[in-house]
Amino acid sequence: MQLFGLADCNNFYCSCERVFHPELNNRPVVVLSNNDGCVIARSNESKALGVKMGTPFYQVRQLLDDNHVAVFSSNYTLYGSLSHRVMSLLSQYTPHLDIYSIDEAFLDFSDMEKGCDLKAYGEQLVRRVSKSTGIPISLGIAPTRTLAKMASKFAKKYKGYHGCCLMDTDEKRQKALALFPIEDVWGIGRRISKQLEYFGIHTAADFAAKSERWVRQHFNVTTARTWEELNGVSCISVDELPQKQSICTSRSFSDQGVSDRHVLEEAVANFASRCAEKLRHQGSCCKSIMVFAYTSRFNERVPAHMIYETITLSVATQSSAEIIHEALKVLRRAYVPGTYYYKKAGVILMDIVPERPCQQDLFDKVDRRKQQFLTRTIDRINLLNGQNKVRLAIQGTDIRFGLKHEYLSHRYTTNIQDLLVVKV
DNA sequence: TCTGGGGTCCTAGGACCC
DNA sequence: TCTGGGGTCCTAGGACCC
Repeated sequence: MQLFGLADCNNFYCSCERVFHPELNNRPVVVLSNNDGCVIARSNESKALGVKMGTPFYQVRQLLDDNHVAVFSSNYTLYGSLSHRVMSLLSQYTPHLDIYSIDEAFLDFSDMEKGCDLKAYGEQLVRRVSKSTGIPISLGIAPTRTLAKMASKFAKKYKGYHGCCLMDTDEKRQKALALFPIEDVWGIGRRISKQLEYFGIHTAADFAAKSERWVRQHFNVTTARTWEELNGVSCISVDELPQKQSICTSRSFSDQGVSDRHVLEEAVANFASRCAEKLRHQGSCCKSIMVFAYTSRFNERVPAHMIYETITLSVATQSSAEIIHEALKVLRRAYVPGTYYYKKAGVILMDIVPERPCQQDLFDKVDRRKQQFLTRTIDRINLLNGQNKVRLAIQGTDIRFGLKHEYLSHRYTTNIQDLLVVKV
């Protein structure tokens, strides 16, 4: 029988912060997005206070203060490192682990030996991860990925499951579907759940009971697949996409934004550089580079402007210098003189192809071997001495478009200076 | 005053081909 | 007056996910 497990870290970013601040257990915690803009993670206590996901920080600041909520800026270095620990533990429990996001992974339990007590096995896994990493997780096990996601939410919600909910019979499935709101189903977002509500569908069971014809008539294939999955037919695969099809690096600028052309160029150079690193990390080259920048969507009092410009190269590249150079060319081409306060900018690499084989251009003027040698050498130096130690001059000596991180915790697991001191 | 970042997939419509 | 049929490819926009 086909069975999937979904392991989900509970309130992941908050839990990461708690690992090194045990005094925060049972106290409300929130983690903010880049620039300390929005609330992007909440502990259960913060959820109980009514703090909503994605709320702008300034709108809840008073509420958080009044309730002595611990506030953190996002510390992705720390979260990435703890995620890696969790994932490597999970991989010991399954022949095949699909990492779905920083805090979630699917486990393949299909060929577990007959007679194996999967519920006990799952509970043991949950205990082990929690004990070894300090991160609490919930595990759902079911015949399809969509149902496994659902089961994991039950595991999270009800203490009686001891962190693991096994949904392996039709009877259990029917019961769960009837209790599960349609808008919480994986793959059903705000828009579609609203349409479903209009048809009188409020729970996953209501939806699953509709005919396939009806679903196909009113919605697209993606929604039809979700319907099948709820009915126990596995048809959504989490493609192992080691090769991303687009790579994006973007940031919002703090305060009123960036209007100085040189600062914008410096920012774009750094985004392009980071994109190129990600590109090489997955062993790819890209043929198209898009640069974008836009003024605030919210502030109607300042003039609005948007830059969206793409360039296509004749030969795919992975060289930082070339990608930065082209990105700046694109930016300069699209730049409009005038005082615009850009609130956000970014670089997107597209048309991504494997680094080998690489289609050459008969009239190519670049010495590709030399370029590759230079790139590799710089990568090696930076690997040993720290990110961006060697970089292009245009990237600047300090990051002038500075991001706000007022409540940043230490990099306890990745920086020797930040190691926790334990008193004796 | 202050509003995140990084992805994927599907579909409709237009351009173009013979 | 009257204007076919069958295809592919690309793009923008919308929906979804964490």
